[in-house]
Amino acid sequence: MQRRTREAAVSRSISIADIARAANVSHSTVSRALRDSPLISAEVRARVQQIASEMGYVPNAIAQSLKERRTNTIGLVVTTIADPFYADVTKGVEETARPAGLSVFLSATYGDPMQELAAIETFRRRQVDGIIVISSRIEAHHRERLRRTRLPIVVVNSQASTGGHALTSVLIDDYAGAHLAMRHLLTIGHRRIAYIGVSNRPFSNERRHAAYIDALRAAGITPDPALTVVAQADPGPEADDVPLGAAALTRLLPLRPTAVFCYNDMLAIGALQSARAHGLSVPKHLSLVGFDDIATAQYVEPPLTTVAQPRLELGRRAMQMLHRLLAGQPVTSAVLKPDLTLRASTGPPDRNQ
Amino acid sequence: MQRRTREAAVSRSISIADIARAANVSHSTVSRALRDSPLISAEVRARVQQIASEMGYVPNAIAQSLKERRTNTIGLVVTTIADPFYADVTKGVEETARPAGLSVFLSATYGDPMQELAAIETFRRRQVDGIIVISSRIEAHHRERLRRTRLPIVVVNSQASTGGHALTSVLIDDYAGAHLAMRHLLTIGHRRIAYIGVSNRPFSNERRHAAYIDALRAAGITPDPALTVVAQADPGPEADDVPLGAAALTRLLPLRPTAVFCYNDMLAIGALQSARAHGLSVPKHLSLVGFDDIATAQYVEPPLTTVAQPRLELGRRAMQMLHRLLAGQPVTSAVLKPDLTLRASTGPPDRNQ
DNA sequence: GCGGGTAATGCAATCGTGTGCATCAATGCA
DNA sequence: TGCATTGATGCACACGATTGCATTACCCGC
Repeated sequence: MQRRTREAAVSRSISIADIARAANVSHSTVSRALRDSPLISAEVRARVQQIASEMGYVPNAIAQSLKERRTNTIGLVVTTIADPFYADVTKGVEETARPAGLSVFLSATYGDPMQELAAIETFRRRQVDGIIVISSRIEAHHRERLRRTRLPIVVVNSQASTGGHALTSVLIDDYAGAHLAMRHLLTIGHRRIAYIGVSNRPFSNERRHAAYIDALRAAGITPDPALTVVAQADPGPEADDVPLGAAALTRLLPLRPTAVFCYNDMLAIGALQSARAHGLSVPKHLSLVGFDDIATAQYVEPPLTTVAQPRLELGRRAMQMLHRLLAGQPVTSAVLKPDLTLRASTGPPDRNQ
Repeated sequence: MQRRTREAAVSRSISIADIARAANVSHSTVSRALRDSPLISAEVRARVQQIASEMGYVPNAIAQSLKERRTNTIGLVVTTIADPFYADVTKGVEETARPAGLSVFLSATYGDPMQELAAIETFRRRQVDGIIVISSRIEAHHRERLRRTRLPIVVVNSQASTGGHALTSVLIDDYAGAHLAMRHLLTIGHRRIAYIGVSNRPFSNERRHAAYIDALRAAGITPDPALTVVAQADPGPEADDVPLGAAALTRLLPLRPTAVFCYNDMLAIGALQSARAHGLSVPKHLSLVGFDDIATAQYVEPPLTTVAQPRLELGRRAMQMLHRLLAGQPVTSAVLKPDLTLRASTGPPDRNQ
């Protein structure tokens, strides 16, 4: 195949060498001219830039990365992009990365720790400068392996049972958020409050449940273990919490709670459907509080009172922290405070019950 | 700074040269051994692979890409990842790309054609093998520029007023979907049907509206132009169609339609809220049909009858088509058929009206 | 007129892999 | 024993860009 060498391959995109030939200078001069090096005379610089533009030159970021040993690229690992929560965090990451000249690799893992490690391995091969992992399921022993890779990593809302230690992390304050929800329910008069949790996000579930227990105790109420239902979710997709919430509420109804605090909005929406199916009116017969404040929460009937997570902010902060790590600056983990969004799914308990 | 050169820099990750030194062979031998070349003797191959594994070798994909002139990387351009529609298509793309060894760059453009072109330019610099653009806003004259880059591009649901010509595309059949919705409304007895459209997705809006008009005419009904309201949306975010839908319905109510076909579910949800605010019961006083079948559609009250787009399938197909383009195989554009999902927001018109 | 300084450019190495070609040793065959 | 063949390995270049250092030409001052 002599053709390949003679005819400059199949028409590959032009390089500084091509420009150098056209301008009758060395490729070093072209490189310097394009980078506005003061070493190059004004005329030559202008001429080279002119020619480069005419030839439609596009710098090859791969070659630059190889030389600079920096790709200006980060990897983002999410459970699934189809979940609006992760989508919003992803948006926060992406919109912060882009202006900084960083491109984002996206990889989904569907809650499987092995796939998560595989995704990180792929990113490492691709020489990303850093990695952000949302709701990591990687446990402590693998953590150690990660730290040894020396790749800057920021974890968001880690779900490892050990919490976000050892790695830089940005977390939502699950305990404080749950406390807000419970204080609200207690303040408007509820005393028989149930909790619907979920099994496949162990860390934040534990924190929210702990706040639930503590808030009850602080109000002088002895928690009834029967009022806590932790839905057994598949370790995988976590696609649909709604039916889990519906089933959980069905189990709870015979115990006559006047309010339910749900681990998240999807469970709350499921509970809402179940309540309606059982002929109960929300909030008249039953108050419901969710967690996350996903967009759907405001569109269901009645609109959901919920603990709002600053999802975009989680993503932005994670990206900012990673950016500082890349610059070699010191970074401390952050904990963000959630807010309570009051809507129409909560009200005083029914006096006639 | 002699240290840098003497002490092998700051501890950079190990390369085939390091393995070569440890195994007392040349780096070519290492390269061949790791790639299972038949040129290498069995013992040497085993020894090299053993040492590589012990030293924790990770191949440098950047260097490979430079050499192979192929990055096994694609760029995905979306309007905004926070919209569940784009998130689902993205999921389809990602889950199809990963098993094929392709990594996905993600970039959001917020509906700005200039940002879209900038994103594509960045991807070109990064030498992606191909690009998928969802709901492109790039018009014909820029299209031509794109085609000349010779970069394989697949567009999904292009919104250019000229349609998806000239580039490989996968489109939803907007006309057929809208026709399904209209046939349903006409069949159950509606004759005074309104249309709520949107201005910033001109192509699909035009197709859906055309089907609306044609279906009316086919039923012997002369379309009343006053019953068509096209909400003027910002060219930018397209974040919230809900208030647009609410406002549009408020304008339509004095004209007494018995049913409204909405360009998408978000507009329909806004219309639903507005109807409720005006004391109208859905579907008793007003039937509503949306388009997309986003997750929220099934959780509002009443659940929304809507035209379901195969969102994941759109993403998967786009990725499969790009894959074939990369392999140099011939590819023809595809048009996917939507389905009608019947729920509770539609019913026969109110006799007493 | 010559040495020294400065401005502008080219040479060559480098980043980490992949591979055509040359080299070398061992073996087989005459 | 000598030569051809085969198998295994190393050398060197390529991919495209950046950059330290050498080189060249020019100008200035003594």
